[in-house]
Amino acid sequence: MTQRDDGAGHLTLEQIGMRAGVSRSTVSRVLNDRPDVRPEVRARVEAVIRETGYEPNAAARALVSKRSGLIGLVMLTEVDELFGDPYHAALVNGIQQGCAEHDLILAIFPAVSPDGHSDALTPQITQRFVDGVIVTSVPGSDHVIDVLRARGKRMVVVGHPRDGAGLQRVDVENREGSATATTHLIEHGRRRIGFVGATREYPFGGDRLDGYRDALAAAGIAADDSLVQLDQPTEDGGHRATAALLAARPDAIFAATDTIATGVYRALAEAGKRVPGDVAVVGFDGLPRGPRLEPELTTVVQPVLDVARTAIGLLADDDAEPQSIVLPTTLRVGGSCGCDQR
Amino acid sequence: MTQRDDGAGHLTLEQIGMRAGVSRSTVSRVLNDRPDVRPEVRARVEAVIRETGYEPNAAARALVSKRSGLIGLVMLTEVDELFGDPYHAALVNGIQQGCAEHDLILAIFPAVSPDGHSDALTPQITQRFVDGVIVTSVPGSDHVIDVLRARGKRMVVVGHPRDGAGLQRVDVENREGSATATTHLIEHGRRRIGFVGATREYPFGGDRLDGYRDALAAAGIAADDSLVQLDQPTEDGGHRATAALLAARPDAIFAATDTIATGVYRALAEAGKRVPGDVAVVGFDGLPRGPRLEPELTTVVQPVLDVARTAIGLLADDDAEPQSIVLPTTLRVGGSCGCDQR
DNA sequence: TTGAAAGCGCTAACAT
DNA sequence: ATGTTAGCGCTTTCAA
Repeated sequence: MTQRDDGAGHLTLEQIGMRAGVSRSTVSRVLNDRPDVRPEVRARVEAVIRETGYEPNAAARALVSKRSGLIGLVMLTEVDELFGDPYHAALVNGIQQGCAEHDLILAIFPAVSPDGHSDALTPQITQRFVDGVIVTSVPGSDHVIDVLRARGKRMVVVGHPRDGAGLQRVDVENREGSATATTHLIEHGRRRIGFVGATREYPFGGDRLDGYRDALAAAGIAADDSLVQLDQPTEDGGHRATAALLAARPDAIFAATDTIATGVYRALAEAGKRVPGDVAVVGFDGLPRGPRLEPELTTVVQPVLDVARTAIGLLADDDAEPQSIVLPTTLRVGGSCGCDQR
Repeated sequence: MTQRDDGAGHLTLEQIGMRAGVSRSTVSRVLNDRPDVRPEVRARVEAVIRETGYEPNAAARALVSKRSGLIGLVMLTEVDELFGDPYHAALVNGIQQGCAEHDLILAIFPAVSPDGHSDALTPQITQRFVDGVIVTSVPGSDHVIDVLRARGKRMVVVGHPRDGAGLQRVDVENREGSATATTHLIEHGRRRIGFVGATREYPFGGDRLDGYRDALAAAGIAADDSLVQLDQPTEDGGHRATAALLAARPDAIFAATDTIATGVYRALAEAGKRVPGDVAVVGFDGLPRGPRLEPELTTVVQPVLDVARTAIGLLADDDAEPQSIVLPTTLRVGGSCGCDQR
């Protein structure tokens, strides 16, 4: 009723100024919450703005101020995979929180087209409009990261890219967390500890395997390659890998992700092995929407929300130096590691 | 190696022009594929662009041309729900295809903040930068749609908003499809056909219930309210609703979504009912990443990809009139309706 | 075919 | 405290 659509041609600062009997600059000051405006004038201008439903032209604003207030999340995952992945769900949640804290707006750019064709457009996408981008380190992301870095794009990488030189980077203690998990199993008296992990193209894969090996070495347990199985970090991958692993007669398994652990559970059940009686299991991730297993999975919890918010903080900080911020993980004990039955 | 990062201060058209020995206008023409540039000059300019890695300033471009090439998808769903929902996964896929066809870029705006606080920011988000937005009609979207409509924002609504006046809208034949599904059950000789649907706040809920009733009426079967159960459109919702429905002794169930059907299956199994022997089941959606059931679910397939691409087409067409485009559904026969055993 | 010039709507000195 | 002015980097007439 009040909301008169003023037809074509959006309003400009100048016109708002006219109606309020002030200059364009004053309106701009009001708009940007500058202190140097008489309260009375401010009120008058605000009234006009409200009545007219005026909204500033973002392009003009961005042109002169060199900031758009938009943060881009470049999603280098097939949309189909992306949806349903609890890691990205949590990450997006955290990024949104961070954006809210810094008065930024999040735009997610699906950068892999449905026909699987890759990132050719990505630079175009991200070069435009957004003040900065967050890129998650996933298989195939290295090239995109290189391109964006070469172009000097403001960027924070989440995870562990191949080449982190000169990059703002946020990650979690994958290696340390994995060592903790493995050590935990060792402390329960397990000696034949299997590792079910992701193949090499997954950036976290190597780190988590390294942590596992660190722990074995620290305990003086000889590494046994037949106890290490790599596959896709999916339930099916975990299932396959575990099936292959069983020949090596593990008395415990460290699964590199909780999703993998789901497959581990299934394979163990099929083999008639009980958790944790026959085989203790520890996972990694501890995500809010992650799988719920029975017995409850003991897992290394990574602070995804903090990762996301830290990343936004870095992006929002104009003079943040290139740096790697690595956040600690914590072990969450469930029933799968054998703690319950000491 | 070649990619010299020219340090601070991005290049401008003017500077490219200097280096190529032409004016800014000519560079602009090259950039925009105007025909009136001598091939030789064009080549020279393109070379400079390539060498320098120049990319035009999108804000400046948008300011003068009044188009950004960005399409916004306003996601009024909690991020956590969004991820994992096969409907939105398919929709985003289709939208991306459509964007690619029209040389547009998709940006997804999660408009519900993690703390559940609603859409206050949405107008701000969508008013800025994007040439147009797609809004899916979900619980709570009506207000956002109203606001955007009042502001004259270019928008296409997917689904069935409360008030579609003056809107570009794309939907599927929910009512007709539901009638088809129900009729199919009737043709199999079923008479006590239950409806397990979504509560009223879900825009498709009413339509699918109406279709179910249409079919019963057309067959001269009296409506029986004890055969209608509404709940959340989730597996658990379907499970609850079916449990409640069983007292009415249905010999068939039309589930308003495939996800609901998953819960229907579970409840039937728990009650010792066999599908389709004791109770035939038909679902609705037929999404690529939808649930896989055993026996395979007979379901009404909605063409989500076409919906999405149609929506983008509408958005890209500058002089499209307000209209509702309603796409047909098709029945995909599986083993759950009883066709197999004639 | 090309260049010069105007101007998109805004912010930010600089005056007043 | 407010107005005037000069651009931001681009597209687009309009001349040449």
